[in-house]
Amino acid sequence: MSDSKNFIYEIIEEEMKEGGRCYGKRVHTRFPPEPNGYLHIGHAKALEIDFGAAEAYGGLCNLRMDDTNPTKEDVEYVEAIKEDIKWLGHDWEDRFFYASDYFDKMYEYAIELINKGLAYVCELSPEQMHEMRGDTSTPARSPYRDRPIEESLDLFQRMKAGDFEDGKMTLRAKIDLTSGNFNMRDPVIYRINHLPHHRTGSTWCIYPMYDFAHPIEDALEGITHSLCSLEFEAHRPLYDWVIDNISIESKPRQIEFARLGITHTVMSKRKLRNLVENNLVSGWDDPRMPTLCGLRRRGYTANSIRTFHDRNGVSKVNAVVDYAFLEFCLREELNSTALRVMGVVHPVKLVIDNYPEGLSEEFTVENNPERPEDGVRTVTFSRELWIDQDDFMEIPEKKYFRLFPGNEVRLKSTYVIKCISCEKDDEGNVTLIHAEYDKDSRGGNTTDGRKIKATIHWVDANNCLDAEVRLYDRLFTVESPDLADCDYMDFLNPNSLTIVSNAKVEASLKNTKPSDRFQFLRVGYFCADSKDSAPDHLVFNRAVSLKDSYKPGT
RNA sequence: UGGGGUGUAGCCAAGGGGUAAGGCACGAGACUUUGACUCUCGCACUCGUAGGUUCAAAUCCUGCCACCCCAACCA
Repeated sequence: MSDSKNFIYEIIEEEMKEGGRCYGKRVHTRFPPEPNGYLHIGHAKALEIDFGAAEAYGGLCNLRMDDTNPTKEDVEYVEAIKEDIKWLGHDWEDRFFYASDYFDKMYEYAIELINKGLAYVCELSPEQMHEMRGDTSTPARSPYRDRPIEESLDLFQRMKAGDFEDGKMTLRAKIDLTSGNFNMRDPVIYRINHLPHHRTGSTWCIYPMYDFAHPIEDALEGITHSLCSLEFEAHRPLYDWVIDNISIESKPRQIEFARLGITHTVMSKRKLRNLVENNLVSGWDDPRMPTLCGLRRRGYTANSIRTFHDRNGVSKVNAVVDYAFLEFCLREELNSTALRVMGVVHPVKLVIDNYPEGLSEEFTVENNPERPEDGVRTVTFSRELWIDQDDFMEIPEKKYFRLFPGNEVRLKSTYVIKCISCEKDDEGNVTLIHAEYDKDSRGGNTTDGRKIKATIHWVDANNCLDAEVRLYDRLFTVESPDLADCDYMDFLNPNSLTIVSNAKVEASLKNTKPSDRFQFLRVGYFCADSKDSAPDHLVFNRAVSLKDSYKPGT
């Protein structure tokens, strides 16, 4: 990686210098999810930036649930969000907060604004307010704008007391009815909502709007840098207005960065929820989902997701990163950490005709050639084996150098075998492959020095385990299902999940525990499913396949 | 339309007056008891575009174009 800093870090460093806004202070950020859905890999970018900035400068990062709208939020998400963040390895220590912790203070600040003549109670209905918002050439209006302070004070207190129905009144900031930035045209800062709140119950029936609440939350917590995504850029003047007009000493600064997208998937909560509710996926944690729980179940490591974001960098360009890059980050980590095992996903029987019937030999195989300290294991070998259908071609294509009649290959760590013939069923499917082994090649090397180009994996048909293997592909067939004019659902990949129920894996996998990860030699990285895998029914999810430079027929 | 942003390779992304880093993807080759990994080489005569300033411009200036966000009593 280059040693250049992203633009946010540059700003932070500049402000920490002598004479800077934050000179002598400790960098303090926050991650403020709304508890209304599951975290996805896009959130992980914000997590990386928020917690990352704190870590990089010896600062702190708070976790804060932004629960200012009881209509949308629910406790069920709070624990899931915390779990995902912990899994990624971020630590908020004892600084876990809720926006609702500050409802009392926010109310007081609202009163302060009214008293200063900077806020007023407006009785316009949503429809009327919309009509009177004005357009680019005409200013907004409200007949209640100049109502006496005492009247607003009284009305606001009665709003809080529950005297009015939802939608009857709002508290508005008195800013600028002519601003080209409509966020400044007397924005609503409090609305009435009689729905019970997941934490404060029915204590409140008025709730602060994000634009009013967020700067206060930040200031109250002593946040120095409030990092958020690009769509809040136009809200920054309002953020600053709130900070400047209430009696609070802390002056956080909001800095915006671009969110992250990934090809072949969708990221909005609405679209993701749609997939779940229409049973197009098995749930929020379906291994095809870009949610953190989905990626985790798929077999992604926390580290690979972090690395992915670190290497993508931070900018203000709306980025859609190639899914292949995420896969690369996973492969890179698992290549050095995952134990190798042999698993045959699409089995076909191979018989070594000249191998003694009833004989069983043991061989040792390295667990990970990238990491010798992981040692070796023992596998058994006998006359009948399972090999992958892909490793045999009755009539080989050009440049195919695996098994075909007359050709020799090495069975990983054991013997060199030569294909003699094959048997087929009525439909032409290969049902059995006949081969002979070179008994002098024990371990895999020939005695006469002839080169064996291919090494294939196998499992002992007399000593192996059945397994279910779930092969995943991208959820959508196009790079940007989001951008298309058509319905993104039209691009759902009908083959995003292939279930193989008759896979064969080596006996050493007997004690596999849920979430264990392996490299199935020459095939890919697999993760025992955290929900469905059991000792008597192994289920492996393919997290990502191995790269394959073989191009059929070329 | 008004306001706010952004344009460097197929995708990310450095570089902010001195002659285009790096990664992914892709292609070629070496090595290989994983067609993996690793290694080598290749991959922008040019930075949205048109002008201008300068000995020198991706970098400074001006105009234009394209795309994204906002115009909720959502966050």
